[in-house]
Parts: sequence; structure tokens; C-alpha cells
Amino acid sequence: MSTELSPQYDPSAHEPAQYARWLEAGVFTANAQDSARLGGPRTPFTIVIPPPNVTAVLHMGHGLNNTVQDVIVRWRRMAGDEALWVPGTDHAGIATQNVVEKQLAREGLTRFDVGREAFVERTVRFVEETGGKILEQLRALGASCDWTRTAYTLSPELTRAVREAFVRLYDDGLIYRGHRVIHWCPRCLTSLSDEEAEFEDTAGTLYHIAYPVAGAPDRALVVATTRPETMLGDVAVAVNPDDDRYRDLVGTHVVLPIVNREIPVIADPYTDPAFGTGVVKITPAHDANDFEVGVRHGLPSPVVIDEHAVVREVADAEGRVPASLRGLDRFAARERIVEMLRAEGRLVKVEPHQHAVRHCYRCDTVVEPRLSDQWFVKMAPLAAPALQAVRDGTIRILPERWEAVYIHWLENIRDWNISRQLWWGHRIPVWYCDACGGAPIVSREDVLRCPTCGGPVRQDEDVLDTWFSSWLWPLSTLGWPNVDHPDFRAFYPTDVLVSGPDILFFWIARMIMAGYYFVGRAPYHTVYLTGMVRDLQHRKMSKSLGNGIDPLEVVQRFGADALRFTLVAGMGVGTDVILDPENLEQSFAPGRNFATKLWNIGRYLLSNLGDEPVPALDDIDASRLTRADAWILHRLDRAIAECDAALGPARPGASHHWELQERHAGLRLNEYAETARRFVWNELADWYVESTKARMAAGGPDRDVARAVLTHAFDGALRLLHPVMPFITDTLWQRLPVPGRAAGALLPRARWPQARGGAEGEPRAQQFELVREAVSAIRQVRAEYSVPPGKSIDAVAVGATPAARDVLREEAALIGRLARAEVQVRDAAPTAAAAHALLSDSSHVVVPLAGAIDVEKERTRLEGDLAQLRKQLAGLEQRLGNEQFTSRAKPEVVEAERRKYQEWSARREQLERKVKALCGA
RNA sequence: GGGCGAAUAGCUCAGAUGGUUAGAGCGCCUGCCUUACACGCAGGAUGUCGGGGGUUCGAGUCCCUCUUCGCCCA
Repeated sequence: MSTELSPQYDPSAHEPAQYARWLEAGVFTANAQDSARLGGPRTPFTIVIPPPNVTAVLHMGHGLNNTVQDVIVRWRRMAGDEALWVPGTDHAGIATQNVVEKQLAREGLTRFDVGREAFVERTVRFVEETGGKILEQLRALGASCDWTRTAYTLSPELTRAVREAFVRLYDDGLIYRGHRVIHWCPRCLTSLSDEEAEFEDTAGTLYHIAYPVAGAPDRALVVATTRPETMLGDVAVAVNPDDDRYRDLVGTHVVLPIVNREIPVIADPYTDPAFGTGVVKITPAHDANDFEVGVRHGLPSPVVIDEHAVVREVADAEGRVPASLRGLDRFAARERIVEMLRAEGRLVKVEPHQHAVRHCYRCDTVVEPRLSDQWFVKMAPLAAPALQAVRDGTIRILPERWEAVYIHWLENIRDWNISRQLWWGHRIPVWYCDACGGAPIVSREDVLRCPTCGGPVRQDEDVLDTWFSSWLWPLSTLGWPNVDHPDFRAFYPTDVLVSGPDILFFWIARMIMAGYYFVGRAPYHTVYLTGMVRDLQHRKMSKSLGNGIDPLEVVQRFGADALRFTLVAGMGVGTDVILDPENLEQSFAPGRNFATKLWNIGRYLLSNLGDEPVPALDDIDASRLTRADAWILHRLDRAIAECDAALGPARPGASHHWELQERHAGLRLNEYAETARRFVWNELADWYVESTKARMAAGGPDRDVARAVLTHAFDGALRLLHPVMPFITDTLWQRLPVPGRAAGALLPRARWPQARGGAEGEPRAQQFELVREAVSAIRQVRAEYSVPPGKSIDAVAVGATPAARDVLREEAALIGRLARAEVQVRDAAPTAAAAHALLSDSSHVVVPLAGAIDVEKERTRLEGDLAQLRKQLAGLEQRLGNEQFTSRAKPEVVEAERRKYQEWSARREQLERKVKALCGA
């Protein structure tokens, strides 16, 4: 099937068709029955995708993350595992609701205008129409997901899992309803978890406000605050109990300015004497810490800011908010209050203050602490096994440094607010009977009537945090809570989770907790955290900055393989990938250039291997292999071993724990990609293919040997590269006349290459290095003396040993071909003026360029080399002469240094002789 | 304020458990359209491995310190 291939690789002409072929053949579909856990023949290997938002469109972050997953899963699939990559999407409560609300806003409506039911219906429709597009886009990247198992957090199956989890946690006493100050987004009108309220460093202002002591108008306590607008809700001022400055005032009262109420001075260790003035105002309804203080001291909690962050008297605040402030937005109120304080003479000092302010992670609005009733998950009991798992090596996190971050977070974990005041999501499975007024009814099934009185019930208005469904993802996508589900039995626990450090707490840590809590087992043994894609200024790519790169545009222009290779090759474990959005051509050059190179190697081979069957390498007697053959086969073995070492081990050993030496090994995808690239380009193409051209042209039995080795080596290369460049490799592989391949075989299911082993070819492989050195030496001379590329020159090769002489003699024709020279092998160098090059074994090549040799230049060059060599020898000599070194360094190191010394000494003698000869010439 | 990380060629980065003449890609310079490939071929230049100190026979690699830049957490 050696049809003509276009000179330039055109990915768009091959990629979609190739993907369709894979889908049609079902190569990505995993079979539970084949999993060893169900008695099947294959070890299961599972990855669950970090579910993108159902309304998301593909960006470079997805491109990176999913490429990594695909490389890993394709590698394992070829390595013989029953590989499953579960795809799916996340309903993304706040994000999706925001999108639909924006649509409504364009129609001049709010969700409250259309009502809950209609709003949810509309959102469902919106998701049906436009949602899940990102999964289509993943196919353009080549993602080998098992699309028959595509999951969605809001599907009936996954909803069942969510309810099961909620009810179980509730029954176990780990879910409770709490009345406290939580993070509130006044734009999204919902509460947020600690993780969703992100810190942003902000240049703020610290206001020092004097609160006069009641009954002693000449004395005042000065409080420092960044949020003066909350003072309307102050119920006390607090000092540290050990702070001598204020000890006498504890128990007295101060007058709250503007409001003109007396509030107590209390002592509480929460107050940091070193911060500001050492006096803090206590506003229980508008600050989480103050709330705790309020509880400790039995203080009231007047609410003076409403859910829209507008100042007014909301609860227990009668008379606290002056009419002039009512209805003002919090920031407007802040300004007004500062003015009023200034007018009253209460503003002591205003200073700039750098601090971190929480913002909504979805809309970036400044979060408003708000007192409300929410559902919480008690986290400490869940955290314990998750903490243990990373500590004892059941789970590893790559790069290693994130393990410390993870542990720190879990050690200081706080309860998780899981209720959201949204309409889009899993409604909390709790019902109330107003007639009975009793305990909430928590149920897996919908509750229609009160089980006690038979009267009507109403369901809790809130929905669950989206992460409450995603933390179940590895469980729920595999069939849990049905633990007898074949997928669950075959594929849980999964293996590797690939994600970004930004959702380590949001998602990854919680999944681990869920795994332990609900089924008693970690969901995966490896967490692989990728870096971020950034622009040249190292800024995150974002829509608002306009510095994003559309992966689909890259695929369109350069191909998915180019995109994938560029990302993988340019990415250390956990390091960021820097790309220039202004210059895609250059950014993706590494992948594109390599894809083209690969294509051209394929073109050459396919048009030169001929139509007669290629013999299998195993059918070729080893004695017929040339040095070049032995060399490339050896290099392939090396490349395979290095790729394996870079990628594996795929899973921990029999102990199911990561042993120390393996704990941070593997998944070095960049090393894998670079190794494969080097083999293909710098070894196979640059040397081996070139070396075979004469043999291929000559015909005869040796041509068949070359054909067999070429086919074998390229086949190995395509297999090695398939995980990172799936499209072009299979496209070429389909056309390559691989001996013994079954009809209809596809590369994604082909066997991962294995080293042929056997040391018998190694000496001959080693001898080929002499050939390469001789060729390079002659080329160097040619360049040095500007010999026209087309012109053949004479060269004399002198072997340093009888063995080297034999090699040079037997390979003289090949050396000559590769260097465009007539090579003669002699026992001694000619004495006439010539260019000299010394090879590493002290063999040398002499090029007598009649009349063209600049003796002075030659001598300068050789003397330069000699000086360098002498310097290095001196260093070596010193080291070897140091008794400390020879006695304390490892014997093999000393031995290596001694060998080096001998080689270099011989080399130096050769050089000295040459220099002397030149001086005489 | 606490913790973590980074600083290696013009740019982006590799450099397990300390021991090679410190590497790659892109860029740069020279010469080539050599019938697979100019997205290429051949040759070449470029690094006091952020500063200082220490441990060691030996440090880009380990320890301390300083500087600069990131990230996470309060």
C-alpha cells in the first residue's frame, strides 16, 4: 500500500479520517471482562478525565492536560493493559447558571422573573444544545477516551451517587446544618466554599477610628479596620487579655461612632496586640472570626449588609443604620462613613495597607462575609485517611513538592460548605414538613408526603456545590454506588489522575477523601500535576488578557501531533509551558518540524522499500547484519529502554505502596518525547537511513537485510512515538510493510516495542561509532576549507589498532559515501601537508588537500586542541594523584578516570606528533 | 505574616540518589534547493550554572545566607 504521499505533511488530510477509523474499530473501548480484576487477561489501567465544564470551550490548558492523559493511556494500552480513559463533563453550577442568566439579562429578565422551574428547563435546553462541545473538540486532539462511557455529573446515574453520598454522610453525622458567617458572592447570590473564595492581593486602606470611652470623653480606643462600613454592625471592641495597654478598660464600654451606641470592651485572645492598634472591632454578622468571638462572649449579631451587599437594616439592627446610608452599596457606604467619621473627628489615621481580599472564583466579585444557614460536611474524619495515604506512599503526588502543600491543607482542614443558593445543580435531598416542624427528612428518593403526618413537604431550596458531585467522579463514573457494577469491579481504583495544582484542594484531595470514605480505597495511586500554559511574559492565558491560543487553530494549521509533541517535549514535570500567542509558527515549530521530518522519512521508505515482501528481522541471520545494522538496532533498544525508564513504572509494585526509590520516578513525558525524537531524527534518519542508500540501490541479498532492518527500526520508531503523535504514526504505519502484521491492525492496539536484547551485536554497533567519527571528521575538514559540497576529496584513514584498521578498511566505502570522499586506509599518515583530525580512539583521518592547506591554520587548530587536552589531562592527573580521591571515591569512578587518562594521553601523543610533523612540513 | 518553589546558552527549558569535556529545542553565523525532507542538510559560535559562604577528595547538584521573581496559605 505504498500510495504516493504528498511532499509536505498535511495533517488535516489525515487526522479526522484516522480518528474515525479508530472509533469505528472501537480501539478506545475498554472491556470490563478483560480486566484481571474480573479474571480477564489484562491488567486494568484507568484514568478519569478532569471533567471540563459542560459549557466550556477548549483552551490550551485543556490541550496540555488532555494530551498528557492521552500519552499515558495510549502508552499503557500499547503496553498490554486494559486501558480505560473515562470522559465526561461537569454541570458547573455557578458558571452555567451565570451563562444562562446573562442570556436572560439580554432579554431584560432575571431568573426570578422566569421562576425556578422554567429557568432550570431553559438551562437544560441550553446544555443540550451547546454543552459537551468540548468533548467533540477533544477528539481533534486525538484523545483516546472511551466515549461509550461518557459521563455527566447531572445525569440520573451520577445524581444517584450524589444522593447516596449525601444521605450516607448525613446518617453518619458528617453532614450538618450550620448557622455561621460564610463567603457570599453578592453578584452570584450564593455562598462559596473557602476554596472558591480566592485571595487576591489588594492595595487597600487601613482606617484608624477612635471609639470614645463611655463616661470618659477624653479617652478613646482606636481600632484599625480595612472595612469601616461594617462598623454599623459592631457589638464590641476586643483587646488581647494580655495587653497591658488596655487591661483597665476591659469590662467598660465605648461609644460606637455614627451609631452612637455603647458597646462593651471585651478581652479575647483572637486579638493580635501587634496588629494595628491592638484593638479590633467585633462585627459578628460580617466577619467569620468576629462571629466566633461573638459566640464566645454571647454577643448579638446585627446584620447591616444584605445579600446584594447593600447597606440596610436587615436583622437585629434597629436604629443602627442612619437613613443617609441605607440603600448604599457597600463601597459607597464605606466612603460615606469615612467622610462622616472625619467630620466627627473620629478618623485618627488613614494608611495604605496591602492585604489579601477574597474574590469569587467565578466572577471575581469581592466576597462579602454573610451570616446564614448552610449545609456543611465535617471534614476532619474524612481527612485522616487521605492524609495517611500520601504520608505512607499509597498515593504519590508529582511533582513531589505538592505533597507538602496537600498535607498542610489537610492538617488544617475546615468544614466544607456544600450548599449553594443556586438553581442549577443537584438539589439538596432534604425535605421539611412545616406541619410537624420536626427534623429534616433526608432521603435517597424524592419525598412527596411527610412520613409522620402525611402532610405536604417542601424540599430544601438550595443545590449542592458542584464539587460535591465531582469529588465522587472516580466512583460514580464507574457505577458506584452499585459496587457490583462490572466497571466498578474492573476499573476501580483507577491509576493516575492528571490535573493542575489549582484544583488540588477543590477536587483532588476531596476525591481521595471520598474514595476512602465511601469504598475504603484510594481512587488512584498517582496524582500528576501539570504546569500552566503561559505567554512570554509568563502570564496565564486568559480571555480577558487576550493572550490565549486556540488549540483548534493550532490543530488546523499544524496538526494535533505538532501541538501534542510541542507541549509534551517542552514540559518538565509540573513546569509551565511558555508559548507565544503572537507567533504560533515559532511556538509550535518543534512539533511541526518533527512531524514533517517523520513524514519525509516515511515517504522515503515507502517509495524505496519496494513491493516485494519485507523479511522479518528474526528470519535474518545475525551474521548478515552490517555494523550499521547492528548499530541502529542497538540504538533502538537503547531508545526503548530509555523511553520505558522515562515513562514507568506504571503502578506501584506488589505492596501497593510506592517504595522510596520509585516514588518520584516515571511520567517524565518530556524525556520520553526527546528520546524518541533523538532516535528518529539524529540516529535513524541522519545516520542509518543515509548509510543504507547504497545498499538499497545495489540490490541483491544485502538489500533485503537493509529492508528488514529499516522496516523494523521505523516500525519501532512509530510505535514509540505513537502515544505522543498518534495520527501521523498510524497513518505511516498503515502503509509500512510490517512483516507478519494482521490485516486491519491499528497502531493504537499494536504492541509497545520491546528491546530485542542480546549483547552479541554490541561490539559491531560500537565499531560503527568509528565510522560516524570518521565521517564527521572529514565533513569538518571540508567545511573548514570550504570544499564545494559537490566535490569529492581524497582522505586517508589511519587506524590506531589493528581492529580499528579492519573496521576502517571494511567501511571505507561507506565513510566515503557519507563524507563525499575517496577513502584509503593506510598504516601511517602521509607526511605531506594535510588537514588532520583525530578520532576518539586515536585513529585519525588525514585529508591532503593539495595546495589548499594552510599549514599555519592547521597548526593553530591542532595546538588549540592540544592545549585544551593538556589542561584537562592536568586536571585528571591531579585528581588521580590525590590519595584522598583514589581511596575515597567509588572504585568504578576511579577506574573510569584512569581509563580516560590513558585514552587522553594517547590522544595527546598523537596530537603532539602531528604538530611536530606540521612544523617540519 | 507563614510556607513552598524557581534563578543554567539570546529565548524556553532538561540536567534521579554529588563524579561525562554542562545538554536540547528555538534563535544566531557560514556553506548548500546533494531526486525523503529548505518545516531541510552539513559545519559553527555562545554558559564565572543569580551573589557570597560552607560541607566534601570532588558541588549546577547538598547546607547556610543574600538578591530577584513566582505560587500557595493566613
